[in-house]
Amino acid sequence: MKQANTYTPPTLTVDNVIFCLIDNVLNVLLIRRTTEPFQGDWALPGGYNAAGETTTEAMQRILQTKAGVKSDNLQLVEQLYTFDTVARDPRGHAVSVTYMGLGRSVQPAATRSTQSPTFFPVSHLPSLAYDHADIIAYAHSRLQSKITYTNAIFALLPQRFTLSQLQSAYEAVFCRELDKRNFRKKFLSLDLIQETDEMHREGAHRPARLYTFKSQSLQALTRTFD
Amino acid sequence: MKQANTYTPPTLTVDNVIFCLIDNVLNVLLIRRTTEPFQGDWALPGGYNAAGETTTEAMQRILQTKAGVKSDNLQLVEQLYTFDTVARDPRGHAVSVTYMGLGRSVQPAATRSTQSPTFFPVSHLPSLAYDHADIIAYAHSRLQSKITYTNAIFALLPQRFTLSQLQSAYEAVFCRELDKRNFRKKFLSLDLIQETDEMHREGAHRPARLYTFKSQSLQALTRTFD
DNA sequence: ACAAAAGTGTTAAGAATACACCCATGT
DNA sequence: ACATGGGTGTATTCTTAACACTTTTGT
Repeated sequence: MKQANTYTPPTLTVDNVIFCLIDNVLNVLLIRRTTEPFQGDWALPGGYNAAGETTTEAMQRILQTKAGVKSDNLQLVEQLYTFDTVARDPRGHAVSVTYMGLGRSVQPAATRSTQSPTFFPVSHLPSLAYDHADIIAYAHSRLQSKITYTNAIFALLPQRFTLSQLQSAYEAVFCRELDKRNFRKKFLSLDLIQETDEMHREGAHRPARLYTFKSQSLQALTRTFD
Repeated sequence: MKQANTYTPPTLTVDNVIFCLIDNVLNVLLIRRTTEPFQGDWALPGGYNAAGETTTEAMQRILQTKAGVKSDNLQLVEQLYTFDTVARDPRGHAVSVTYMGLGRSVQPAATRSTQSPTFFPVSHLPSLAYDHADIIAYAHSRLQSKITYTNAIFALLPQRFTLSQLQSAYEAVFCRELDKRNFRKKFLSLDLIQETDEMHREGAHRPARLYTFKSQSLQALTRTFD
């Protein structure tokens, strides 16, 4: 553990993948880079992590500053992976700790420091700076696993939601369709949600029962979903 | 992304959790610290990661230097998690990227630089430096998941093994017993292993058929195990 | 002959899949 | 009355779980 006095650590950065459902489509938050490298390209909201600041603190600060997103708008945050190939930043070796954040209706607020924060459907991303396309792919795949063995989907849904919304959230993340009757039977049997006595009325059709999650904290499922 | 010229990154370290089965017991590799802090305590083999070196390279260098373990003795290596609480190192903020390595029969070779590399049963660990007990607990839990949805167990077993050895490897990682007939039926149905025409003879009892894994690379299972 | 681990099958309960029609509402 | 999404059940197949005895070997 002796540290030569020549020791120089790499730059440490934090990059954030913020997911959110918009019109039943899975979206990810991007900003437009205002400086080189990759000036003008879209990128994940990320930034430097200085000594004395935890990566979680850096994540919150960066989201607020660059995207105008408050971290209490994220229902679930999870560290993903640390990307560290030497060539990923043309300016020099930068190690990036990545986080995934899930929100219901994240409203990026434009401020003086924000950089055009915009949600893009995961299936139609623009070309991205650095290795951010890889990071998003990794996050998406982690999210798919996460909703199969935990109740993580709660973080993408409003407090009260219909079974159709729930199914459609699963379909948006999985990128495939599910059978309505089997979905309902299985999900109800997992004992994660409760009926409310409210109904959702919208459009010229039968109103839908609203449900809530019994717990808004991450819990493992007794059986894996899907 | 403007970087104030006052930017100082935290120290970056890599810590490694090396698992190995010894007499059907899950063991983890520790070294004895020779310097402060935590001098004399047991710790994971870890060390500094300088700019220009990937964390994987740092892992290999550190394992070789501090524990005399060559990385080709590890059948599977996976990044785990990045631990970054400011207080985890009393000398100052150090962010640690952690790796899990699985080996068959890792023989730590003592060299001038090694620090008493020793395997300890996961269920009987000595008191540990830093937050290394947390890191091992995290790694163990990840390993348990990993063997339920992938063929990762291959990395802990010799090339040829008996079904009893295989079952006992699962039991060692899960810390619980499995039913012999159900285990064999299920595992054989996963189509991961092949009979060889060799038998393992040992002791005063019926010889056991030896099997091999069809693939020595990580693969997802069609159904989750257990 | 005995001790020790290897090997083997059946039954019952639970879970997954496939699949089509009626219901309640707004216009 | 019609268009729209909400809501519901059954039969079949597959998977899991519980459970005990015979086989082959070395001493």
